[in-house]
Amino acid sequence: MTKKKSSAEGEKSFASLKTKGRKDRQEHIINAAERVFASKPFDQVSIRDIAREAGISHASIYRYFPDQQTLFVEAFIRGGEKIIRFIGEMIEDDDSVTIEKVTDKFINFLVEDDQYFRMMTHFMLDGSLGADLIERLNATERLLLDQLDRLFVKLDVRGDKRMLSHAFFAAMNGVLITFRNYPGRSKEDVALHMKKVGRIIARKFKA
Amino acid sequence: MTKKKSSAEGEKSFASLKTKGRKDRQEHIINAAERVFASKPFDQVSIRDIAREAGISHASIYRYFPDQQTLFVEAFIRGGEKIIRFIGEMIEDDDSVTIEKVTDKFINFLVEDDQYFRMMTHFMLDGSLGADLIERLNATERLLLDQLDRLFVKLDVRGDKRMLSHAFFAAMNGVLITFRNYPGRSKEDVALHMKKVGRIIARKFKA
DNA sequence: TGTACATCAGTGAACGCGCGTTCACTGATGTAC
DNA sequence: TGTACATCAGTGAACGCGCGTTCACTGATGTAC
Repeated sequence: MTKKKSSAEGEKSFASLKTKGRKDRQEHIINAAERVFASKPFDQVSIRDIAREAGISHASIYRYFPDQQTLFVEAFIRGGEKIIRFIGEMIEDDDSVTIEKVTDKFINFLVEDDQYFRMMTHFMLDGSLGADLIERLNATERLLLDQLDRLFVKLDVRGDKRMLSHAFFAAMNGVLITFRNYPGRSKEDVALHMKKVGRIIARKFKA
Repeated sequence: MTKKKSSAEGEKSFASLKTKGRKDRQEHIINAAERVFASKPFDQVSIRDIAREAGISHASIYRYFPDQQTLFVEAFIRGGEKIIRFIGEMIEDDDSVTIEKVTDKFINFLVEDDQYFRMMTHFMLDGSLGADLIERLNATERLLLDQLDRLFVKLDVRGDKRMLSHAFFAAMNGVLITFRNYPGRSKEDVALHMKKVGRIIARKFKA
């Protein structure tokens, strides 16, 4: 609990951005939001938290985002893009890539930066999103599925590639959510169990 | 929006239970809670809602449950027991049971009575539960896994049965959560897609 | 059978809290002449 | 270069709300003699 100022580390101060564009200041707020989401459960994050982290008044948030939901979705999409880039690079760069490797990395990523997974599941469960926000979220999901398609093509797995991607993505999400609160285990043990179960499923997706 | 009284349908009035045991009145409240959870998203359900549905003052709830969390967990466990009974009977009664059949029924059940799935994922994500409540939830989960173990034994699938159950259960949960908010689809279309993806995974779990 | 007392389910009102959002205002910056 | 004006980011205070929980009280029922 170090008396705010945490925004100073690695992030330019809000005031110094005044001369820069509106987009930059929006980005500054989204970055602050990402940090807050990393620090506490999704439904405990408030506009006031994010404003504090960004070093501005909570009223100012509304100069940049029409409402809370829009800001939250925007922050999540940043995370989604990270995952997509991450998976994409793995598929592209590693010529000996396997489904097991992707599974391991995918689980690792979402266990480490677990706020993205919490946000994702939140939005998947939330029925109150406006159609435009749902569409934004789904566009991101489709990009991820595209990457998985490429993996199945590269590995020459038999069957409808898009359906395989759906099935694989869903199964991985299931592993992540099902063993999250495995009682009495350390974070490391939980990750190990997830990877073990993930690998069992991954192997079934081979050729 | 039919001016409450919904508790009258099929449920004895709270007053008439006065002479019966404390357990019955507790059960009456849990039943009311289940009905409320069926009617709106998990995090919009309040103690006041449940009291209204049960036909009592919200203060009375606290004569039967120490706090909100305990009541919520108790209500969910009722649902979990239903699923377990349902799956268990299917495995026992149907001699030509297959993994695809179980998948279909499992998905059907949780799409129809979707409050149980919402509650389950809520608890899986919620990190603030007390150790005793987590243990209650996990005891229920283990009973479900036991049923799946029996399925894999009956079907003589190769491999560690418990791990197969873990993997299968996780994958099904993943299908349910991933396609929940499939945009622009009717509930029926969503269920169809879930079953299609579910079957793709199920087939991979054969022998 | 009648009376005094104890128990305890049930309750309306109130407490204290934190939230999302709005409002009226300040003051810095940019622009026109 | 100086002056008047327009724009707009930023803000503290306030609004209105619903929540979980507690409290002091009522009144019905059961028990002892």
